[in-house]
Formats: sequence, C-alpha cells, structure tokens
Amino acid sequence: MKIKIDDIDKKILLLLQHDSTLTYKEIAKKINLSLSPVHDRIKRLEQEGVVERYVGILNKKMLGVGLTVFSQVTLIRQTREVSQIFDIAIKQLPEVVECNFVSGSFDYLLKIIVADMEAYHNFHQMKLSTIEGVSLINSFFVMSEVKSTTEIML
Amino acid sequence: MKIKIDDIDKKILLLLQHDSTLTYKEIAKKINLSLSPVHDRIKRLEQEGVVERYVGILNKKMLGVGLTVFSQVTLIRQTREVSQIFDIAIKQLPEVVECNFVSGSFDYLLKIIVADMEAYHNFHQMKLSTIEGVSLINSFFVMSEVKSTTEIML
DNA sequence: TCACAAAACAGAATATTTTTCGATTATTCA
DNA sequence: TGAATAATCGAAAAATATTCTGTTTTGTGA
Repeated sequence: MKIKIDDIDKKILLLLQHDSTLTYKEIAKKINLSLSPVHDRIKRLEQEGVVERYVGILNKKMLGVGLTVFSQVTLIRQTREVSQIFDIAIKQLPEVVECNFVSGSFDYLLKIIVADMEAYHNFHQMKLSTIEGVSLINSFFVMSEVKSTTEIML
Repeated sequence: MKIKIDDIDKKILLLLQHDSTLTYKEIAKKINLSLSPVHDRIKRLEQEGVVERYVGILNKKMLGVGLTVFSQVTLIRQTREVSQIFDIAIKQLPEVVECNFVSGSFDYLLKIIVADMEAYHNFHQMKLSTIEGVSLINSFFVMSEVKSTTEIML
C-alpha cells in the first residue's frame, strides 16, 4: 500500500498539491531538473495513484454556500450491517463533504456544507435523520473558518 | 461578496471541481458550447476568485501519513486577543489541515493529519498544547475514512 | 416594435505546453 | 570491474491554451 518516494518526488508532490497549474517547465526550474524526468516522475506518480486527482477549489462564500456544520452521529448498533447502510447513504449525499468513522463517544463525524440554516434544517430532517440506524445527531455550527487546506505534510 | 453565476458557469464549476485536467475542448463538448465562451468564462471565474486555486490531491496511505485526528480545543477565554494568538499559531502548523471556530461546548474543531500515533503524541505535546491560551484538548481518532471530497454542492 | 449597446459566441491564427523519442549519463548489483 | 538497469537530457512532434477578428444574441429604453 505504501510506496517509496524519493526527495525529488517529494518536492514535486509538495508543489503539485499547492498549485497544479504549474507547468512542467516551471517545476523543472524550481527543482533544478530538466523537463523529461519531471514529466516522467509526475506521470509515474499519477499512474501509481500517489496523485489521486486534480481539482479546482471553489470559493464557498461567493457561491452562496455559507454554512458549514459538523455533526456527530451515533448509530443504534455498531454492527457491520448498520454501518454499511450508513456508509452507502452518506456517499450519496452531496451536502456531506467528509465522513469519518471515529473512536470515542460517538460513531461518525460528518462535515456538511449547505447554503444556510434553512437548508441545513431540511438536510437534517429529510436526509440525515432518515437514514436507517441513525440514533443520535449532535451538531456544531462553524462561525469562522480559520484554516482549510488540502495540503498534507510530507 | 456573493457573485451571480448562471447555469453555464455552474456546469463549468461542477466539472472543474471534480476534475481540473479537463481541457477546454472537453468542457466545451460536455456543455455544448464552443471553445471561446468556455475559455472566457473560466478565465473570468478564476479572475473573480470563484475558482480559488487548482490543486493535486494526494493519497495519504501511499505516502505513509496514515493517522487523522479530530481535536476539540477549548481556550481559557473567548477574547479576541486569545483567539488571535491561537489562529496565527494554527495556520503555521502543517499537521493541521482544517481549523474551524464553532458554536457549542468547545471553541475550535481541528482536523490533524500525521504519520502515526507517535507523531500525533509529539504534535499534541510539543505543538498544540503549548499554544498560549489553550485550556482543553479532546481528541477523536479516525478509524476509517468513509468519504472525503472537495466538491461542494451548487 | 425598433434601434442601440453590451455581452456572448464562433472560428482561425499564434503561442505555449505536453508528449514522445533516441541518445547519454548515472546507479545498482553480481 | 563490468554488465544491466534506471534516470536524465535535448529536441522534435503533437496537443492544448491563448489571442484575435468578426458575428450573433441578448437586454434596454424610447
């Protein structure tokens, strides 16, 4: 599952996860290499799946999706069957941008992005709470986003 | 702050936030338009800041950063001064990929990505708990990532 | 409804970037 | 050391992005 990455790969990955519009030429210059190895390495990293995908990051406020909510969800039972139903349902909800199964006093922590409180209310009542097996939902509303990045430390 | 977006813009944004390697030609074909308007619209959306940036998404497991932790942080006081110190400190920590100021029984919810438990222990003791004003830290460990996307609903 | 202005659009040119390819250099391992 | 493999380089070819010119559509006010 884990793959060996050398220092040059690491430099390339750090650049790409920060700004994927960099051209091969620009990357080559930044890491003091010629075009070919940069090209070959990036293609290899994409091929191997180290780079999963390239995406555009949008400005939520400008698009009028202004409310982020974290919801702690507890299921009636922690059986594989109940979890599986929940997992499948969550993946289909576009409002849910992150869903993690966690240790501790609840089962799942969800990150939900919606337009406003009305939209969240509707989501909560019509979609989240109607998923089979959901027992408890405890929500926290984001008042201010301090930091948000897709860049992981290498 | 909010900007008006028509249906064509919306289609383009949905495509770009899913896969930014699509060429203008491919996008043009998908939304039944010629190259020029697609080009002009994308450049406008970038210019306006609706598209904030383009990034590569990396595979955490392959890179050996296998532990995700959510930490609820409470400060000694909720004054502007204490918050400001915390905000600045958090922005400088590469382990913290998300930080939100939330309503409820604690002040901040952090998402932290590290290599393993040892790395988290070190981060907790050396970095997070040493930030001035931090009073309580309550951590939840991710056992399984069910969903993770950067795509927001439009 | 008409005239006008502004915006959106199409197609062709030019410039830039990506991709491919053969040759050279470095590295690894017996 | 020597052979085999991998990595790198430079240049040409292909694909894409960008720019430009002209046309069509849309919206507005008289």
